Amino acid sequence: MKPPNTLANKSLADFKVGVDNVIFSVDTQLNRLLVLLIKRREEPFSNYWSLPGTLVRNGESLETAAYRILAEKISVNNLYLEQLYTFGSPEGDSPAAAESFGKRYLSVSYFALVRFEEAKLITERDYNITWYMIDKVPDLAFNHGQILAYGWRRLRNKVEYSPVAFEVLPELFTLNDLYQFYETILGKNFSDYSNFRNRLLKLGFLKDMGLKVSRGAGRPASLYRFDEKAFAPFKDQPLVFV
Amino acid sequence: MKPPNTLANKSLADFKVGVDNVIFSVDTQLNRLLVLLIKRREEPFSNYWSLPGTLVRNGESLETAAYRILAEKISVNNLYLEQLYTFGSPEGDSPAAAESFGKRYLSVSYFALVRFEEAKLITERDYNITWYMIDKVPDLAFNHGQILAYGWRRLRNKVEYSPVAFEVLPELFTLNDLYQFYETILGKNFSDYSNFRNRLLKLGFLKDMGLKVSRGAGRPASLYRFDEKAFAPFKDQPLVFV
DNA sequence: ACAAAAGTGTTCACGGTACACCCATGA
DNA sequence: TCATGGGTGTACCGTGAACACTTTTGT
Repeated sequence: MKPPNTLANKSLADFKVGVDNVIFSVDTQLNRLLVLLIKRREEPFSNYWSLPGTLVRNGESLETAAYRILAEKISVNNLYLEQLYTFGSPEGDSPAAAESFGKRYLSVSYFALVRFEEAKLITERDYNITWYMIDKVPDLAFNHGQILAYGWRRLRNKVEYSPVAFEVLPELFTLNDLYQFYETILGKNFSDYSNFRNRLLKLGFLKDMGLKVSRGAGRPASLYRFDEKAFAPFKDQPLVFV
Repeated sequence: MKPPNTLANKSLADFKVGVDNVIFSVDTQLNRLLVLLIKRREEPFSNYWSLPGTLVRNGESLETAAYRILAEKISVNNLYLEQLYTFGSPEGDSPAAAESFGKRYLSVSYFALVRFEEAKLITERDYNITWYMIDKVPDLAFNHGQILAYGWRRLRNKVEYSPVAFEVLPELFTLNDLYQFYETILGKNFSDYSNFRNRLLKLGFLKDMGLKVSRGAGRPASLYRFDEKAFAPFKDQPLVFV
């Protein structure tokens, strides 16, 4: 990043910076991977669905803006958030770009995973807001389809070698809960269930709490907790899960 | 990315956008991993070393700006380039930020790998420019130390599961060249040499050209070519190399 | 003939895969 | 007592790690 060069400044572009979030959640009951979409009520792309986004305000960092979007749309306590990618074609993709001469828009996208069960949607006037099943998402406004695809890929990768799952699962969970979680993100039969069990238990960062929970018929399941300290050696090591 | 909302625009931040490049190259002769640094001659951080960067101009995309930096500093034909991360703390990290009231700077960083042998440095008036050995890099201007660390991590990851090496190695290379390349990036003894050979050859995307090259004493080595088509099945598959 | 570098082969142990099987509970 | 889901055990195969060995050149 260079300091302003007063001589050459004339040709430099001025930007407004937008932040767009790809917010995922996993409905473990119905085995559904969901993404949060908002129906636009303004031109351009009026009546199209879009990713929740905002423009960055004075005194606000990118990440703060990303959290603000979240807070404005849903209320959650448990979440994971990271930066995805920055899109910035010259003279934006929107027809409105022409009228705002010399103003460019740049979009920094973030990827978030939230706990579905506790996420309450905040409905605003003029906005429709919904969890969309990932495989039912329609054409989106702007380049949001591209961003979503990118975020989805990142989610799948992330889940394989990082313990994001535990940021979003309840404190105590059964091994089956965990398996379901991976299954809905990575697809059915991503791994044999019993091998999944054995591998994870052998790694030793899942602590058996000695509690049982019974869900309808069948033998009751043990509840486990994720032990952050015991996981430490597996940081930066590929393919821990799956 | 939202369209301009004329009512609320007052509180929105205006940005200049900088692009900073982490440009790596591998000196296979001396087994050195190098990064391109530039000595600043202006405040702030005058006389500090920094990553090559620029501010984005009107009508220029982020990626174009990244390529422009490269073209201004070195001349290369073979390179790999991808976006790294976007930094954008409010009211920048530089002392100069205060004087430019209301202007914010945002830095989009790119990561590049170029072929060392063909990269010619373009010396400019007022600038010192050098290839620095990665483990000898001094404190850098702004947050460039952080960006470099980030880029270095990305380089190591990238190299393990993607064929970037072949973007930067000569058309024809020996298996030892390839091994050296990985060794200087991932560290000595990242793998047993003969196992490295066997694994890569078994995968079948290295074609033996039937040519031999002799380098001083010892048995002459076969020259290989990277076969892009034969590599296709290994796309999106983790840990092909190493 | 010897050193140096390229290339081949062999052994061993571990870990993933695919199953079959046992256990505890509700209905 | 049967169905349902939880949990354990085992046999096999592939593959990676370690290392010894052979081949071809320069000097």
